[in-house]
Amino acid sequence: MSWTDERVETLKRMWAEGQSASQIAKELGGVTRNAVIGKVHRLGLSNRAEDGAEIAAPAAPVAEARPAPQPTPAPAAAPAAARPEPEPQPAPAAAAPAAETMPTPQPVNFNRRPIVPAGQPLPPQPSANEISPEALASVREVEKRARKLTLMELTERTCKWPIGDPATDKFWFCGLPSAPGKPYCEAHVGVAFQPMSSRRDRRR
DNA sequence: CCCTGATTCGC
DNA sequence: GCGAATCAGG
Repeated sequence: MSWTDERVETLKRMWAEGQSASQIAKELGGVTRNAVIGKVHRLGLSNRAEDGAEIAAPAAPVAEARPAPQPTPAPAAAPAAARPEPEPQPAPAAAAPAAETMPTPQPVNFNRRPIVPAGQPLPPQPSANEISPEALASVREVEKRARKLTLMELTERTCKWPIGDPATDKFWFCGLPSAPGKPYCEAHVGVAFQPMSSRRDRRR
């Protein structure tokens, strides 16, 4: 793989957006994060901040569970204006657990009513509660120890199970070590992937 | 251990 | 110019 104009462009864009070298490398493919970092330096754009026009506000990538880069969904009284910004980012809204390609079977969402992620087509719910009480208890237990990661903090090795209500600040991802090759930790894998009929509902 | 970016230096 | 190896750090 070589640094074609196109690839360099992608590199520049992602770097400007605050993406990490490894993320960029993954996106580009065929290069390591070292290669990316090396290129970044050679291009002389290691200083990510600055640059007259900020693009995506990489400012504080982590450390906070702010689920709301909300594009200001039309406030009732106050009309538009005040923000000519083009809003360049598709905004990885916290409501959309789409860190990578993940057909996330939505969690069962015990105590809370409806989870309505901003305009997200909800994947088919795993025909709800056919989950053993033990499993549920286990999950509740685990969720107390959740690392409470933000979307940006998720990696291939962290559990991507969403916890809480995306519409509030009380929302995060489990973040515990995920089962090898799975998107979730052991406990969440247990409730996410149900064997076709896990409940001996002899009633039929 | 997981992850960051920075630097070096043989190719 | 390139990027693996290495370094330094969270």
